[in-house]
Amino acid sequence: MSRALGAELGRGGRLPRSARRKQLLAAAQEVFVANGYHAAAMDDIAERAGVSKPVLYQHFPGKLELYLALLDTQAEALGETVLAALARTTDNRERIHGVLSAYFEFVDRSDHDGAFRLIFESDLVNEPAVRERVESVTERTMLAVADTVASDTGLGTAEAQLLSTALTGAAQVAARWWLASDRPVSQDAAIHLLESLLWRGISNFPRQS
Amino acid sequence: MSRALGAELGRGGRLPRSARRKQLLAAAQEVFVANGYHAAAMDDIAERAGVSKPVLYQHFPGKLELYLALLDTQAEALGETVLAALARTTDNRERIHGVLSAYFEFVDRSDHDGAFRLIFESDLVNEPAVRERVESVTERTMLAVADTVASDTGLGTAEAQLLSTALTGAAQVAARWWLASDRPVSQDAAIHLLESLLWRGISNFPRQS
DNA sequence: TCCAGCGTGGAGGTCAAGGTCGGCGTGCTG
DNA sequence: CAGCACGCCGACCTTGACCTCCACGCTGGA
Repeated sequence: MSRALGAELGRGGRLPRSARRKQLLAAAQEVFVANGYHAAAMDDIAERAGVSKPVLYQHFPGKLELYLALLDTQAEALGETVLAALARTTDNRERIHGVLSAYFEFVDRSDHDGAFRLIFESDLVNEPAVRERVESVTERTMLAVADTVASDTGLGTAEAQLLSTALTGAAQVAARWWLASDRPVSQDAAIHLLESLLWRGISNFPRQS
Repeated sequence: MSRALGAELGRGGRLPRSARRKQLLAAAQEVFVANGYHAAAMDDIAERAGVSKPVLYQHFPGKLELYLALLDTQAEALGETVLAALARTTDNRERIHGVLSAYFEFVDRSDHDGAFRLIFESDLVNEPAVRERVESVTERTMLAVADTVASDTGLGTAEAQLLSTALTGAAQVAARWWLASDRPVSQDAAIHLLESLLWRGISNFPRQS
């Protein structure tokens, strides 16, 4: 059961530094996703990669930095995907569709590597560096959505941000539930349903005084 | 700065067993909320309560059980509040209002004791007992909402559950964001805005084939 | 007033996990 | 063919946090 990634290399396989680093990151992500940060042992990660602990520490100064490297990559990926979906069109219904697709595809892709758990189910939110990363990506996407909401509805900043938080929160929670429930409907159907819900909710939002 | 709760008792204050237990639970909740599970030390909890560690272990067999006792109480409270809001009326818009109020008031009350963090920001989700509690309360509320959604829209079970997850997820995420952002609008205004959003989304949801 | 008993407290054991040091195998050079 | 440098592994050390043992002091009755 051990060293699934390093098996084909044998224990003595010599790798270029960058390739070794990527392999260590992949192994670490598997262990962090499966066990969470605290229950993940550096020994497990090293064994999973088919190397020994000292080499791990030759690539990363510590456990936290290793985790942050993964979190940075994945948060960046999610943020870019959502931002791109918003920028791809000016049709707001299409934007909702795109954002929902972004969340679902990120979560679904993560079914292979579980990346979304690093962001949305991290057990290291007390660490300021981690909290800062997670809040950064959620806030960036929320603000982008809030811009659209504000110009679409004429609501004030705080009101638009509240609704944007609700919209993105709905997408995120629903996508995670959908995956955790073993995709009870197809991804297209799920996105379509949520798109109807959210679009009916936000389009022609009642103007306020 | 220490022993804030036990100060008026002095160090040697003798308490009836049930009162001592309640005091220990309150001290533990403060420490768990402030630091998370892992960073919370039993020494801190004991000191916060103005007692010493052995008495803590005379009331609770271990750190996990102490945490679970708090989590059970708070999850039960949240679940009952939401369920009650659903049962209080048959008007679905009123129901949405009630559920939103339930989340906001739970989170807002939690501003004093931070209980919602135990449920929604726990750093112990890997522990099966904790995960089971958290999923239990979210699923109970989701299923209750899904019943209403299903009978209101005629959607299938999976579809209704997906929408219910989105609705409750929106409420939960929005309420937490509202609190974390220092209540940028009044609670009534926030609830009213979200009520409009969700009600427009779910009412007269397009019937499917 | 004296004594017995029990709850309390400080000091310590244990253990797990993050973070390093002496052998070893490999490939190159004189 | 022999010696040497270099990168990797097994074994260990330390820290920190959960969880208990010996002395003290307060309560309540004769």
